[in-house]
Amino acid sequence: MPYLKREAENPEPIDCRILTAALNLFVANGYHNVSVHEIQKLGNVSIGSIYNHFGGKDGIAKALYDHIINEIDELVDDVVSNFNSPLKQVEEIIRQLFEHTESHSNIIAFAFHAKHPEFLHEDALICKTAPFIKIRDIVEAAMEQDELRRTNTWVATSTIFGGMIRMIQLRLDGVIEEPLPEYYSMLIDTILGGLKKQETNAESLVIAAVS
Amino acid sequence: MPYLKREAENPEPIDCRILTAALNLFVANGYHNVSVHEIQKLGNVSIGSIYNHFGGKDGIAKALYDHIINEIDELVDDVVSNFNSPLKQVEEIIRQLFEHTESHSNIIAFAFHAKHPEFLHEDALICKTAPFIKIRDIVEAAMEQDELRRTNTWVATSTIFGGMIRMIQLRLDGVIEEPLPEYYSMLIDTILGGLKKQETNAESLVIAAVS
DNA sequence: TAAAATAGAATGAATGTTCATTATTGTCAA
DNA sequence: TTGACAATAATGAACATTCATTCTATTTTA
Repeated sequence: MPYLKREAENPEPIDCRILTAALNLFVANGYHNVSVHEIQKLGNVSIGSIYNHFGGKDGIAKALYDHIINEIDELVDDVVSNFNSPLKQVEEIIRQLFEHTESHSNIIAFAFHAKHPEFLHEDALICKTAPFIKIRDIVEAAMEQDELRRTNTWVATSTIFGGMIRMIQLRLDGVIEEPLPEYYSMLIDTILGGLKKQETNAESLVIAAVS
Repeated sequence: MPYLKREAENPEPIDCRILTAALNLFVANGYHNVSVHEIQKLGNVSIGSIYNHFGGKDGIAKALYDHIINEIDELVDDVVSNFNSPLKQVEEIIRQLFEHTESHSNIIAFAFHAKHPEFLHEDALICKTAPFIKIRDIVEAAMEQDELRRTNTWVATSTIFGGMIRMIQLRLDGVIEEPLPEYYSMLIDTILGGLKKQETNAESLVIAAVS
């Protein structure tokens, strides 16, 4: 029955089917444990199409990487244009990434895969990509505008985003069982506590003591 | 000349040669980009020896993993038996891991490889290993003894050790160019600042203000 | 001299890639 | 609207290579 067959056809374009299948398999099993034939089967496409569209297995990975980094870049840009204070920008980026971890876990899992150089080009380090350079700039701006105590940039960004990344990974690994947004404000207090100026708290105490 | 040949022989036992060669190659290129033949060449051993000692490529990885996790476990035990205060224990563990990152970078790189499940068994998550369970226990003890503000255990450990791990990874990736011990006290202040009780600082300010 | 360890050539299964063939889509003259 | 034709895309069987592993012969050790 050609009619039924036609109706049952997947309307999604081929390249999307390939990327989606590859993303799911890569995240589930790891790049090197996934064969092109598996992607072909899951995506309901032919081997040839994969080579027409992406030139090979590494081409798929490269396209996925670019796509996903771009998505995070847009997220950062969006936050920057909607919040003036660098500190608020940091908080909002973390909030949105926590939400993404729940709603688009595979994208986040692929983005925060720590070992991109093992299957992409040698220095495919996420910290060298546009969005993560922007994030460092935001942290530096926060220090310059005295929203955060001044300290070394690596120390500040590692504390803030290292803590965040760790929680994301624990959540993706199923070690943390509750959705991340539940932990959001707790984490913000903890990672920023050592970076915020103490004056605010201390001053109010001083005022209380003096009066 | 058999004499010269004999003298030139590597005196290190075969299994050590295999593990050392494998560790260096795995860290440099990633498990899946290393062939048994490369390990065999670099270690100056035969294929047969590798299979006699470790049963295969995965056996090497498993042995390495066990060995290295055990080494970190001993480091933690050592710190615990030499320091009474949980807070001091946390600080000392970070200090020693920072030093190890400089002196035994490959061991640290293999240990903190985020994707062990991709080449070991399915739940080879480092956070489920003995030393990292002990580390969580130390953090919880610090909170119970009021050395740290009480908060969720995952939030606390992620902040403390997420920040540390991030710096170690940036250092191993060559992004941070100075030896990590230079950053030690800065990082401690920052990651613990939001977890330490504020009383100490605030109280001294109050005293200063009142007097 | 028996047992254990080492050696490395040979094997075969897995898998990334090619390419000749088929199908689809778009274009334009009749 | 139709039909012819060209260009583009899709297909999948066949290929070539890599690589973990096996196995028998040899050497070393006890």
